[in-house]
Amino acid sequence: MFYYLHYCFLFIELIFSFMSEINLKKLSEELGLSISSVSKALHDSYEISTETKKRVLAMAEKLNYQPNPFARGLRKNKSNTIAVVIPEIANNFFSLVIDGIQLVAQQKEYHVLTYLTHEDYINEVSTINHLQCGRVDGVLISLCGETASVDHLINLQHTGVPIIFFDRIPETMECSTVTTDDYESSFKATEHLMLAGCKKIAFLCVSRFLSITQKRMLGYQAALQKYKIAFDPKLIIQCNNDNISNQAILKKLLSRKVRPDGIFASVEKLAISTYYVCNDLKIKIPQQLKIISFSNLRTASLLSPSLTTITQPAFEIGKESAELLFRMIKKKNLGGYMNKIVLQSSLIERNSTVK
Amino acid sequence: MFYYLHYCFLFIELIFSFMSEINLKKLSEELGLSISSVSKALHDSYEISTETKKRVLAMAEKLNYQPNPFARGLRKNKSNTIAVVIPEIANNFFSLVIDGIQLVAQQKEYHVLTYLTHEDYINEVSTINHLQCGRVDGVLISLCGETASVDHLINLQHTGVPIIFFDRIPETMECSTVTTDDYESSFKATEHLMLAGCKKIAFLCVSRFLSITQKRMLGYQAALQKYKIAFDPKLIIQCNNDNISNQAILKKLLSRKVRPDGIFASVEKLAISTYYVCNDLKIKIPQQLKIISFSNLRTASLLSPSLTTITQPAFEIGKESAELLFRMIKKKNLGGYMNKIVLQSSLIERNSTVK
DNA sequence: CTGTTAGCGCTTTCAT
DNA sequence: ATGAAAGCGCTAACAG
Repeated sequence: MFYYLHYCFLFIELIFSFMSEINLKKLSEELGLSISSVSKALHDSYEISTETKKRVLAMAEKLNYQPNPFARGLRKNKSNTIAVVIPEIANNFFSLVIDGIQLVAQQKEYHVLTYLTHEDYINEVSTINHLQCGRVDGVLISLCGETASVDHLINLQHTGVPIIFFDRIPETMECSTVTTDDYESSFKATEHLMLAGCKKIAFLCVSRFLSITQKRMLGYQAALQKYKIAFDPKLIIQCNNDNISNQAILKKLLSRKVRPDGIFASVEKLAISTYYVCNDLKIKIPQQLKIISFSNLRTASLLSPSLTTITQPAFEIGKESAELLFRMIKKKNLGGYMNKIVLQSSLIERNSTVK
Repeated sequence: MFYYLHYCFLFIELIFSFMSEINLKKLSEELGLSISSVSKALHDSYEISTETKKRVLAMAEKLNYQPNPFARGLRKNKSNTIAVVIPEIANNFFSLVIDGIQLVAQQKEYHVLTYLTHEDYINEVSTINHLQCGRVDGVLISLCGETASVDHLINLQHTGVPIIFFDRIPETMECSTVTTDDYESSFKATEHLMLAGCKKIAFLCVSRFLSITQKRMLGYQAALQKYKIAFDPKLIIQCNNDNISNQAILKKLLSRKVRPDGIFASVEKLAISTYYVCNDLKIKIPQQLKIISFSNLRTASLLSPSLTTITQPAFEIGKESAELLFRMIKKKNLGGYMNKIVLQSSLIERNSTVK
C-alpha cells in the first residue's frame, strides 16, 4: 500500500518535472543572474555585456525558454495576435483570403485567431464584443450578410483596436477597406452574357443589403442600360444561406413560363445550386441558360459545362488587408486617414459556357 | 502655437478617454465596492449578496466590461484558447475540419488560433515550439507531409498540453487520434476500379511516409491481391505539393507506352491535376482512364466527367477531434489512456466515372 | 457578506 | 553592467 503511494508520488513528481514551464526566474537561477538582467539580455539591451548576453542566449536555447505570452501581454498591453472574422470558412474565397493573411502574419510573428459568424448578426456582435479587452492588436473582418448596425464595430474602433474591412464593408462608417472592383467587373460580366445573346438575365444574390451585392447589382443594371434592356425587378433573386431553400427558389425561377436565358450569380454557391437545379429540370447549359458567377472555384473549367467566372484575387486581398492592418498597428494610426484599397478581379472565360 | 498645442492635448485626451479599457478597478470605484467583491460578484460567488450581484452585473453590462484575458490567463494559467495546426487551408478537407472545430469551440467559449505549416517540417517545429509557453490549452494537429521526427510534439505533450492528431497521425508516439477507415475505404476504391475493368491502377500520393498514405496504399495492395493482380511498384507515383511539377509527373506517367487504365488518387488535388493532364493529352475519362479519389469536393458530380470519390466526414472529424480535446483539457487526462477514434468514409459513385 | 493582500511572469525604471 | 522593485489586471486565500 505504502509502496504504491510512494510510486504514485514519484509519478506525480515526474509529471510535474515534465510540466515545469521554464520562466525567467528559473533561467536566472540557473545562470546566477537577476531576473531583470536575463530579461534585458534576451532583449539585447545595451546595458548587458556581450559575454553575459551570449551565456543567457545559450541557456535560453538549451532549456527552450519561451516567454509567457500572458505575462508579456499584460505588461505591454500588446497581444501579438490579430483576429479574422468571416462569415464562413468552407468557402473558396474566404479560405484563400485566410491563406494570404496567415502568410503575412507569420512573417510578422503574429498569431491569428479565427472566428466564424455563419452569416449571423448576433454571432458577429458577440464575437466583436469579446475582442474589446485587448485580446487582439487588430481585426480583419468581412461583414455577415445580416449586419444591421455597425455599432459594435464602431465601439471596438473607439477602444483603439484597428479594424480592416475586406470585401464586405460597411457603408455608414469611416474605416479602412480592401475591396475589389465589384461595379466594373459586374458590368463586364453582364455585358459578357448579353454579347452571348442573353436578353433576360437574372441576378442572384444572398444578401441584398451587403455592400458587394449593391455594387454588383449597380454594375449589372448599368450594363443592362448600355444595351437598352429594361431592368426587371422580378429578375433580382434574393437567396439565402441555405442550399436546400436556395434550390427551391431557383427551381421556381427556372420554371417560370418566361424563363431567364442568363444567370449572373453574385456568389459562387448560387451558381453551383443553379447547376444542380438545371440538371433536375433538364435545362441545358449553356444552350438554354448561360451562367456567369463570382467564384474562386479552382475546378471551374472542369465543371460540366465549365463555369465562366469573375475571380477575385482572394489571396492578395488577404495579404493586402493584413499588411494594411500591420501598418495601422505599428503607427497606432487611429482617427487618422482611412485607407481604401481596391484590387482588380479578372473575368475568366471558359469557352464552353458561351456557345 | 500654444493654442495648437492645447488642442493637440485635448485631442489626445479624447483618444484616451475612448481607449480607456474598463477594468475591475474602475468598475469597483464606480460601484463603491472593493475589487475582490466585484470579481466575486461577477463569478457569482456565494459570498456575495444577491443585491450586490445585481448591481455589479448591471454596471458591468452598462460599461460593457470585458475581463482582461491576459491577466486572467496569467493568474489561472489557462488561456481558453486552442491551436489548430494544419498543412494548408485552401483545401476542402481542412476547411471543413476547421468548420467543425470552430462549432465546438464556440459552444465551449474557446478561441481558436490557426497555424499553417504549408507541408514544411521546419514550420511545424517552430509553430509547435511557440506553443510551449501556455499560449493554448490544447492542440489539434494534422502532420505535415515531411514530418521526420515528432520530438517537438513529444516535448509539447510533456509540458502538459493535450494534443489530438487527426487524419495525419504519427506512428511512433503514444497519442490520441481521430482518423477515418483509410485501409478499408482504399480497398473498396481500388476494388471499385477493378470491377469497372481496370487492370493497371496507378496509386498517386503526395507524401509516401505519411500515416494515411501508408494505410491507403495497403488497402490498395490488398485489393490488388484479392483480384490476383500483381503489385507493380512503378505504379506508385510519388507527387509533391506543387501543382506544376505534379502535372509534369503525371504527364510522364500517362505518356508511358503501357499507360495505366485507372488512377487512384490518395489526395484530391492529384485527381484534379490528372484531369488537366488528360485534357492536354486528349485522354478520355472514363473511357481510357478511370479515376477515383479521396476528395471533399462539393462539385465532384459536376466535373466533366464527374469524379467518383471517397469522401471523409471532414466536418465530423473536426467536431470529434475538438470534443475529444476538450474532454482531455477538462480531465487533465495526460499520460492516461489515449483515445483512438475512427470514423467512416463514404464511397460516392458518380455514374459517369465508371462506364 | 465584504475587504485586504499576495502573486501569476514579465518589463521597465531607478538604484547601485 | 547588474540588481531591486513596482506594477500590468486578475484571482483566491485569508481576515474581518
